[in-house]
Amino acid sequence: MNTLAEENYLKSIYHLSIDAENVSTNQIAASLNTKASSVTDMLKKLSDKALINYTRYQGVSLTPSGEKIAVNIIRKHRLWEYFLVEKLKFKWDQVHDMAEEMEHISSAELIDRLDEFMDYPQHDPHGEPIPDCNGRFNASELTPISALRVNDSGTISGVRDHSSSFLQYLEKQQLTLGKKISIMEIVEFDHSMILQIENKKEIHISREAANNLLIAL
Amino acid sequence: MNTLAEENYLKSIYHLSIDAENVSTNQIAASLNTKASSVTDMLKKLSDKALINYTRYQGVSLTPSGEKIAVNIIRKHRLWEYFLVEKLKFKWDQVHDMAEEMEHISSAELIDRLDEFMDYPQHDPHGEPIPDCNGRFNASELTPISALRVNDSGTISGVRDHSSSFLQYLEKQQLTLGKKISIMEIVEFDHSMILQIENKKEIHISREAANNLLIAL
DNA sequence: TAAAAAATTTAGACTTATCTAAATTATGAA
DNA sequence: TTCATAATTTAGATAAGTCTAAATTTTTTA
Ligand SMILES: [Mn+2]
Ligand SMILES: [Mn+2]
Ligand SMILES: [Mn+2]
Ligand SMILES: [Mn+2]
Repeated sequence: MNTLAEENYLKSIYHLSIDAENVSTNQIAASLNTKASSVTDMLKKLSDKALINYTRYQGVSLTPSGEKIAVNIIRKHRLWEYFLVEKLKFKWDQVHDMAEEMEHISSAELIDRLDEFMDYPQHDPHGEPIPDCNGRFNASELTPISALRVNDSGTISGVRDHSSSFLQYLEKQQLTLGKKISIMEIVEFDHSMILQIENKKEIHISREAANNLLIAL
Repeated sequence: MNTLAEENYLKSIYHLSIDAENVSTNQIAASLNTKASSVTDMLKKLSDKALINYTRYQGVSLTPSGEKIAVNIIRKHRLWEYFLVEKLKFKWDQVHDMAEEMEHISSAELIDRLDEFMDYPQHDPHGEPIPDCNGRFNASELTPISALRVNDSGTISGVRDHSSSFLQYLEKQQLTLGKKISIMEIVEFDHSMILQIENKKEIHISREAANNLLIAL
């Protein structure tokens, strides 16, 4: 149906669309580690296929059919990540790159049966919601820790950065999904934060880390 | 490491090598549904990479490193087929095309954990042996039914043709793996055969079908 | 509001994998 | 052993996806 490159562009545009109405050529180029001129070429092709709305110099958005394809790829990505962690016992920091390959396996029946086999999980190992076979999912209402105030508390429920360096760091600090934390102190100088985990250990995390740790209040 | 096209050529050469020492350009072209000229181009590339032994007009064979890659792809193909049948409850005639895609997922650790998850199966849903993580497997000593004589008997243990039309036909006739059959009669005119399944039902199969049904004596 | 700077697109080239048509080499039947 | 045929390779094109460098458009800044 669509090539691997086309699928990756659609997925990238989808993710970038969360922050902004229209996505720019340079944003896509950065997210796919490619050059702006390559992006322009692909945008023309996707536009011809009616998968994106594109006018020169104005950035792009997904059409309904483009969005449908993107959500389906994300469904596959997250279900395979769940499979790798829950069934094959990989750590949450090991699965993203494998899922980047597996999300392109085309069979819809395969992914629906995988979903059933795992009993319809709602969230992937990084706390992201898994779309159902109709592409529906609850947009998670999570807040970055950096938005909290002293004495606020909540449960760690997601991460924004999926890099294995960040996830391994969280693992080592015991900042894993499901842990309850509260804010003890916010350092004014650099906006770093001191948290208490499950009413026990206190740890100190950078503003950068706090921006990428998501919490349900 | 190697492209998808390269992997498919290596796998094809491996399978064709079972019948003959050297594999011809036309054989490869037929098995991959491509043209002889395309094959020649690829043979040069694989030869440059030292994955095949190739001299113009003389056909090819795999080098040890080419064979290692081919066996690994076959390992992945058969393990994924087993997964699809045993875990996701697909029928044996539905899984081959999906496995053609999945066999190219690159992670070695993924496939080793999948192997462990399924408790190291020895045979795929079509009776083919599954290579272990070192590429070792028992070359199955199966005989096509067409080589049997009247009153011979054995257990159905494999198929040569993996097309879904053949497998669905077998399913309908209850000629599935593990069934015990004996030869009642061989029709001299067209070499078709009358079999008895599990000492009960008698059925009549063509020479063509008999050639593609394998048995352990 | 006119440069300057940044973003984007176009032009032209390259790689991989494929094709058709033509040329070359091998094979086997007379 | 020769020549017709079959098999294989080469030559030249094409499509997808990418790149660099140059041109164009938009945005920002002064
Ligand atoms: Mn991921
Ligand atoms: Mn994830
Ligand atoms: Mn198969
Ligand atoms: Mn098989």
